[in-house]
Amino acid sequence: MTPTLKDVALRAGVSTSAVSRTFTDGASVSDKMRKKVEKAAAELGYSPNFIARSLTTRRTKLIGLVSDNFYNPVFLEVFDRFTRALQDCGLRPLLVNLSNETDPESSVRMLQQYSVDGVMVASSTLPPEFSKAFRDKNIPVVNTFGRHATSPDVHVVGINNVAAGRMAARELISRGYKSIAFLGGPKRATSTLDRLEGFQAELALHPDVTFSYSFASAYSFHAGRAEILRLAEFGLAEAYFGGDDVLSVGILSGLQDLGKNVPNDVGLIGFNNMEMAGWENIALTTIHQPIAQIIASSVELMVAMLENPDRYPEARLFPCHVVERKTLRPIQSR
Amino acid sequence: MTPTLKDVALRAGVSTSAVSRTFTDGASVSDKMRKKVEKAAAELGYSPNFIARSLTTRRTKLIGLVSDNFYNPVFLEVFDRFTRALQDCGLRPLLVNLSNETDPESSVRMLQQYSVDGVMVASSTLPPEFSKAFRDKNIPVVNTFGRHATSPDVHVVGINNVAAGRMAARELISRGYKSIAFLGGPKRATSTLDRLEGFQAELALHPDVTFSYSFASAYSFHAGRAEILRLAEFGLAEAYFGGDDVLSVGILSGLQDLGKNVPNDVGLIGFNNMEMAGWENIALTTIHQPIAQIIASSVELMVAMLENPDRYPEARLFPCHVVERKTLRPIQSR
DNA sequence: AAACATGCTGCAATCGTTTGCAAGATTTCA
DNA sequence: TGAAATCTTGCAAACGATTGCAGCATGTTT
Repeated sequence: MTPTLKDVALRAGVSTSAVSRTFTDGASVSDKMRKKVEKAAAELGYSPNFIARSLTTRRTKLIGLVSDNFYNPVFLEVFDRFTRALQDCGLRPLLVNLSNETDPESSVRMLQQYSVDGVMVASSTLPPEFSKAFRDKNIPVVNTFGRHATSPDVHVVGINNVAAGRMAARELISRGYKSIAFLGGPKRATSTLDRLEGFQAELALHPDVTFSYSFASAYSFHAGRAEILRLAEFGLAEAYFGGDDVLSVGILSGLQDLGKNVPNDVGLIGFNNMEMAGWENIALTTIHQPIAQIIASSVELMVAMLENPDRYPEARLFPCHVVERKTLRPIQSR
Repeated sequence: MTPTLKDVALRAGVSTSAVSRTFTDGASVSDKMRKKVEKAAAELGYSPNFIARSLTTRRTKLIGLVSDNFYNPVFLEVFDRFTRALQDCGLRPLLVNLSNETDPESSVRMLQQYSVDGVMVASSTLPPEFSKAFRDKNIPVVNTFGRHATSPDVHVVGINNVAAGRMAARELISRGYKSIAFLGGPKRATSTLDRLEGFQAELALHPDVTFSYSFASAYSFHAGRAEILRLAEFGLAEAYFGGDDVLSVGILSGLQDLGKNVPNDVGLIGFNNMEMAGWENIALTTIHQPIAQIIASSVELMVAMLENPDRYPEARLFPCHVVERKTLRPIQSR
């Protein structure tokens, strides 16, 4: 059906090697030959079959892109940037949805069966062992949004969640709130735990502020809303650090229904700076996670590893910063 | 590095064919042989290489998933459902981001070079010619969210946008609004044009209501907000049909800033029923597009085509329905 | 003009599988 | 028990490309 190398060779009256060489750059072919082959190829509408080529070159240019988080708005940006960046390097993302029921084990085998050149694990909730499984099979892997501390044998690029937690605490304190709480995502997420650790550590430096914490059942609007409503029955804190932005918008919504004035009765700071946080009718003050840099760096690291698979594992951490909107009262000059 | 068929054959002391056959279902192998091979395979940690296999079977089980819309919240659901559904059929999505600059032409060649078994075009804005390009190369294609009228030679599954427009108009009229406007997405999107057509046609049946329309510069929050603010300088209509939900939330935000009471001063109905429309602090009345069904049907159609590529093209259209929230006043009993 | 380096080209083996064919092994049935 | 039917198995040729090697033209140097 579609023309092959042989067809082109036949029509151009040359060997298949000659055709192959005009389509692989860096190969030595004379101008005359190249012209002849290109003409025949154009007439036939030929272009090389990557799959067949990969058999000998041992490079498919396929990159597994696995994620277990398809419902957080920031992942729109994540997918967009990943696919663009990969495409720009001539790589192609093979998307894997690691939802609840699909077992990780089978994903790594599948990716291996497709001979992917590497895999990007985009998740802050997948355990480090998952990424390691690739490493063990000699497949280059980078864990984007991963936790850096526990997995020294795999590349991770993301943020320092402990530092981010401290940043949130410092921010809340600077606004003069005296009773401060952490309302995190599900307890099993290491990102949540790390942020809590930093948050708590910073707060410990201020004996005059009281601290409490709880966890929502998921990183979702309704989980956040339900949790703040539940908390209200026992009395609210003066300010909250929400586990992420969608959780925080849920908290915000609950607070509004409770008749609270945000930020004067209750302050709120989110995390991620998803697009909707900037919508004027939400206006959530939040901590920005530099997604663009994280992803650019991730694929940069990946291409580096494709050239040198034995690269010593490193952690690339980017600083966050708070973006001020309307859910925190002004800084208090003491 | 990773074991091959030959390694297994050697270790089991049988021919490569035998090994191959125990890994392709429907092939004839004795129990004894199967046992022997499976043992050797397990010891070596062997699993067949899909890429090499595809060379002879002519099936990669790779499906191109191309989209040009990575920033609309409904696409979170779209990607999740597509990847899940494809995975469940043993197919693997090769994601293609057709953003502004990347030219469509090269995408179809690339997908062809990877020998994809089929392509799903998930977009309401890509021109029908794009999908046709695959058809022309004998690659099965289904255009999800496509327009059905103009492309009879390609499978499309989605909704009837003209009917959806009528539905919006009927809804607004039933609430007693007398001055009604359409505030669409960018004019070049056929989905917008179709909805406008239906909307306008239905309104034409009611000479007592006045009609006007305009277009935002994009399907985005800020475009919607900017447009309603601009419109306000000339006087607003009583009710608006927003091009989609994120546009509508922008309109809603603008209306709130203008001091308008929604739904009493101004009514608003959106389109899509994205997740955020249901958030209590937004509560946008909108028209639900049955994404789950559309996608399930799309991949169902795709697998049918993989079995019979000459399937006669069809359009699969699903009905929408309005989901009532808080941006439209109650039905007026006249 | 001889000697040598350099650039192109084709042959044939290879990458990891599948599969048609024929032969050998086993079962079925009378 | 023997012939016919049915299963299994291995051989070898694909699938669509790349690439080391050797040979043949060139071009350069002396």
